[in-house]
Amino acid sequence: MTAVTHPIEDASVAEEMAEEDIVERIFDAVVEQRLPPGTKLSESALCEAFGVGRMRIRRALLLLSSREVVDLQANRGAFVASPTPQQAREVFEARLTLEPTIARLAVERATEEDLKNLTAHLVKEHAAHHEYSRQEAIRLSGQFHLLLAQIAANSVMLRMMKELVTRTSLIIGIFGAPSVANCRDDDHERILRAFKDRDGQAASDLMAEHLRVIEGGLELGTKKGGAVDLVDLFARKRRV
Amino acid sequence: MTAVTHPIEDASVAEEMAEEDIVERIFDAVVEQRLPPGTKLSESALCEAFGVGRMRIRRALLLLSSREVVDLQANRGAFVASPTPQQAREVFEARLTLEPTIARLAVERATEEDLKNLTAHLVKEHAAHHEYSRQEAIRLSGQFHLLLAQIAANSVMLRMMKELVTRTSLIIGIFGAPSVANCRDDDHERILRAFKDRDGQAASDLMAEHLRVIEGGLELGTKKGGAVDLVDLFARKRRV
DNA sequence: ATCAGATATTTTGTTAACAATCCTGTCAAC
DNA sequence: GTTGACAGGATTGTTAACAAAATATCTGAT
Repeated sequence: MTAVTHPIEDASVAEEMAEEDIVERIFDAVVEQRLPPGTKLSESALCEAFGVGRMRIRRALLLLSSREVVDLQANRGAFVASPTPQQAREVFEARLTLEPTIARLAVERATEEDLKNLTAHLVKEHAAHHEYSRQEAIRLSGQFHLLLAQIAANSVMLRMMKELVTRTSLIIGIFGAPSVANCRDDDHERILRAFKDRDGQAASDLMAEHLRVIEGGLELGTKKGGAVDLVDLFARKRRV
Repeated sequence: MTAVTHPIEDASVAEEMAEEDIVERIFDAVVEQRLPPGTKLSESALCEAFGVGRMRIRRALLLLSSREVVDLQANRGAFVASPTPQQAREVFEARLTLEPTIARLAVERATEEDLKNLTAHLVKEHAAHHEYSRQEAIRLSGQFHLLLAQIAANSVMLRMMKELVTRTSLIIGIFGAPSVANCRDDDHERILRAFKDRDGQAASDLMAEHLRVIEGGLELGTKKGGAVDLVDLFARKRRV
């Protein structure tokens, strides 16, 4: 079907997506691990996917690369980033610096409605886990952390967190042990408990512990995704 | 005069500046307060200034706007950002979240050479203050904080700090009491003392205190720069 | 059959022309 | 004299053609 049949119907197609929305959509796809590290993001494919001109796509890719979610290689194109172990450590160090404070601020500033939203969110998270809908579970896990940043009401740190949560999804995709999920929602529930108790210090401590657990579940010695190290792969026998 | 006289001379002009460099240059100009808030950044002027095509400039402006250093208004152009009091508070809250930890990490990771560089830096800062070379003093003040982030060796947080330091310069330009400088270098020297003592906790505490002093010196009730509120300006008599 | 080199195709990067919007200065009407 | 509309100019936004680079394909020789 053609996109433009009747002018009125254009409203449903949202009259052309802004690059901001495109960035958001790609962020989401990366968070949900539907775009694994190293995936080629060709301009033409994205143009078709989003139904916009090349300029919009190029601007979106530039923004994504400035957030280090996309690797922009000259004359070669754009690829979903493949964080190195070093970058992974840096991302977690940044999160451990930001998020405990964010959690504390969020507790201090949360309204009754915020608490309701958090509770409702955890119900959804729980459901997704039990239904084994992996993508939805992953998405909601990340969303929980963003929800806290939103409640903390600091747009600067919220923006930082969007980048860090997205990159964390890539990191877990590469270095996460297969069995390990993104976040155990038990931890999230404990944090919610701290919110209901209005205990900022507890929220801060729980968040720090939560992040350490996640980082501890990574295997930062081995690299799985991205460019496979063929030397390492064929040097020794398979060990499984 | 024309830019291209002899091909050989092009080498001195650095064979076209990358947008990354342009962003850096504009960042610097904003930090040094040579580009006050609200300044129009017209594409043609920037093309001439940097000797590059319009595309490079537009990409640079997009990156700058994604860091909230430039305000990109549709069909109107790019302007140096004019942070609101709310944004100012958010920037300082983010810095108070990041920088004490950065200071602590920097102390833990500083090599002997880092200590030398820091010492040399403070000498330069001191000199600039005494010579009343305001721009240089401001630039070095900001640079000190970036130096710490560099020593902390976390590229994620370093990038965040570049944005925050730059925006802080805008904030001080708008809300800073005229007499107040960006940073009193006494504070910086105390922090260096903590480095030499290898006292991470002290560095962290001093940094937090330092930032609080700076924020305390702002007048977040009054707006000076950017778009002057004419209604507010002419509604009452001048009160000076 | 495999590999090297050359050609063709695809994809990205750049430039330039075109379209649309906004700002400014002028002129007419009230 | 002030207000409003209008036109000219300037600036930004978009599109499309073009150039350059990289990848893929094909041929031919060992």
